[in-house]
Amino acid sequence: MTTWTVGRVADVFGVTVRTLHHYDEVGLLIPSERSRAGYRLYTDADLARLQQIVVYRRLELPLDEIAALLDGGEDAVDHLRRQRETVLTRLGELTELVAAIDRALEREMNEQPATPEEMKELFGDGFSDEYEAEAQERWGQTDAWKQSAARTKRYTKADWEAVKAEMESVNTALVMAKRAGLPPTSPEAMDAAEAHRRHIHDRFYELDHAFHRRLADMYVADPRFTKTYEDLEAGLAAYVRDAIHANADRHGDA
Amino acid sequence: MTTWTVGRVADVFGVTVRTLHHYDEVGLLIPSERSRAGYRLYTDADLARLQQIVVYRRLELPLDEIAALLDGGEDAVDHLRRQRETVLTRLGELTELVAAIDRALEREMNEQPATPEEMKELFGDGFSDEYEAEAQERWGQTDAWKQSAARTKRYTKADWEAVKAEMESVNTALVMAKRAGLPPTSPEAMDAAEAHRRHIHDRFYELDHAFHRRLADMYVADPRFTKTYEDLEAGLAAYVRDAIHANADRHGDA
DNA sequence: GTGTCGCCTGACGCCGCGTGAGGGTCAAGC
DNA sequence: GCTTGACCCTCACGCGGCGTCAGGCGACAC
Repeated sequence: MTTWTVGRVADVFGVTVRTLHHYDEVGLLIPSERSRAGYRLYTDADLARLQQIVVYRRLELPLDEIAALLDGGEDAVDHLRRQRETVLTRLGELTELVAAIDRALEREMNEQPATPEEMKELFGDGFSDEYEAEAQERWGQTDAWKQSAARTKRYTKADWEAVKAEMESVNTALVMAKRAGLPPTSPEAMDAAEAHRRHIHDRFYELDHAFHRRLADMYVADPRFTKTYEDLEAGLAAYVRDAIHANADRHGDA
Repeated sequence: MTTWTVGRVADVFGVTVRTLHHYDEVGLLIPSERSRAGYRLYTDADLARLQQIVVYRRLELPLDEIAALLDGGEDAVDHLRRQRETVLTRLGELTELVAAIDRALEREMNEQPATPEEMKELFGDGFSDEYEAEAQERWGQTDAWKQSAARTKRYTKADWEAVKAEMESVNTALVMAKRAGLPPTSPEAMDAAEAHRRHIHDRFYELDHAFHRRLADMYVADPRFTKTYEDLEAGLAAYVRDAIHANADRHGDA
């Protein structure tokens, strides 16, 4: 039977010597033998155990749980099932993470607002002169801003009142759906979300379902925006976001 | 202007008071004001910054890098791209791991109960004599998923044929729906999506609609998966994802 | 003999907080 | 005006999973 020293084991398994020392210290993997000089000597059985440890570590299981799994003498199927559960959970988290990164990337690349003021400026009640210069500076190059600016420039006071009334009726529909206890996936909530989209689409700039999703995420991500909805009704921001996503799903739009 | 105390901020943002103290200590988020009694007072601007921090933290960026991003105005896009790569790599690894576990599980279920040999095969006692040289050479310099590939090569193909046939019929249904110009929200597409789910559910592991959605997202996010579908038909990956979401919607599953 | 590895055992450091201890502050109710 | 209880403060230690020295011994080639 061959035995292996720390360095070789470390190389083969892609861990560091320190890690092996650590596993020895905490009793997770104690090499079966030692040379006369005190060198750790790993047998094949030790390596098989290490292999399992490495697999579990890749799932980011804490070391003591790994020890429990390996020493507990469990049924192999149970063992596998539990392992699979763990991996799937992690997989879900990572998928979420990718989505989050993508959203962040889109924001960055579109040079979308870093600050809440800008968001409020574009979509909110604002549109006051003092903000306009600054906002245009940062938003000037985006299509959405150009369209919005082009259209709203010609709005009369009456138009603005109509816009405001529309916005309020959309919001009311959302609040009512939520208060009625309807889920964001309900037709009522989705219809309200669709009305929300059409309102922006008609009044400000072209807005498809995909971009609507991004707005929805911002409603929750941006505190100022969140506040707007939360002031209307607690929990409304998240509700609106979910309803918008559900509505976009319904329209088969990525 | 309103200001907020630690506790309220913590509640709203879903972090702990200690975390805010920590961010203050390390200079990541120093509240703009203090009350006479020394209470931390967070302004709206502070909250906006915290919001960004929270987002970046979900991407598991270390605090100093977050600080650099927020303060330095460094290239956030590059940063995010790299982050995305990392996560995708890990996603691929875990996906491969799940596949390996599923294969092992299937063998366990369809054939005999667990024997030490089978465990050995899953986790790879790759250090048995005949295999040793080759394995060492490979394992020494390649990453974990190639290890896995090397080992799964030894799995019997007998079990796979039935599964493969099913899988093909599911895929065929999806391709046909798409070629027929039916939207992902059509009954045909959704039925095919449901068949897809049931196939995995019956053959591999329990799979509800919610998790099916996550798989669907992965089909688009993970290039290896995407390729599988794109090879069958251009645009199929996104189509499948949308069909799966539509199907999950139909089943009222969040 | 003498390099140059690789191995050993401490022991401290790092990150991102959790978790007290010990004590001040604030608003409400009596 | 005094108590109560929720909230806030500042230390300061702990943890997981190692990384990273430091100081010294063992193995092997020349």
